[in-house]
Amino acid sequence: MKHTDPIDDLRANADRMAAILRLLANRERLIMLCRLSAGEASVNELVELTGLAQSAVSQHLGVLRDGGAVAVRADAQTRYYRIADDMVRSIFDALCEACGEQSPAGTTP
Amino acid sequence: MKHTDPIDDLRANADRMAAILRLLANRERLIMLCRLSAGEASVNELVELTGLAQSAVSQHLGVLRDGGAVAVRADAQTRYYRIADDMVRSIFDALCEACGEQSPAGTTP
DNA sequence: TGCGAATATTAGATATAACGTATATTAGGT
DNA sequence: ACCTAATATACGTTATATCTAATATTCGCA
Repeated sequence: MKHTDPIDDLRANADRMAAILRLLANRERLIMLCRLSAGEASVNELVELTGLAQSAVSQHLGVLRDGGAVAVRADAQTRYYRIADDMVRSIFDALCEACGEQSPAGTTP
Repeated sequence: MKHTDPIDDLRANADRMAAILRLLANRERLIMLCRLSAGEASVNELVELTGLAQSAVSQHLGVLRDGGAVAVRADAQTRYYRIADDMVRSIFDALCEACGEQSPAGTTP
């Protein structure tokens, strides 16, 4: 077996993490994922939710698909997207938690 | 007091989160933060750790500083950086956990 | 087969990111 | 005052991201 240099190892890990974080590091995609964290949604629903052009949403979904973050299910013309990566899901959850733990100016008594 | 539209609220939250995630969504910065999560480090140490040019490291630190993720302390010519944002720290910790929970092909018996 | 609805893809414009090279700043020592 | 070490900034280049407008695909239906 191969001995991995600890720095190369760190680098490889950081690389994978950075790739996942890039998927999340966008307002519109976060909004979409927020909706998808509650279950499947059609493209149309995401278009209405975000207020973006259909093309833009489709491209964002393409980014998430390419990154393995989401998967699709087709029902006739409609395509239902869902979160398909455990890492993405857990990071997103952690994000939501961290978000909730924030003191919105006046929470600390 | 102001009534905030739930969608605007979501948008605002997503925006802040995306901004933080952008800070983390880079291999070199993740490596630096990994080091900083263990305590202060000088610029020079981060240069050696990452293998980047000094200028590049300084610019990355500038990004993190502008985003409020890190803060500096000066001791003579040397500047010691540290993580200065609780949200960043907790997201990074969550990231490390999620990273550890991964099965590197053969963990599930 | 021809049409409309839902979605994807392509092309092009603009913005932002990341890096290297070169230069500026700032503190300590001689 | 001068020199060096440690760090920051400016600038130019190349790559990547995101959006709009236009076009293509795919499915179900008359």
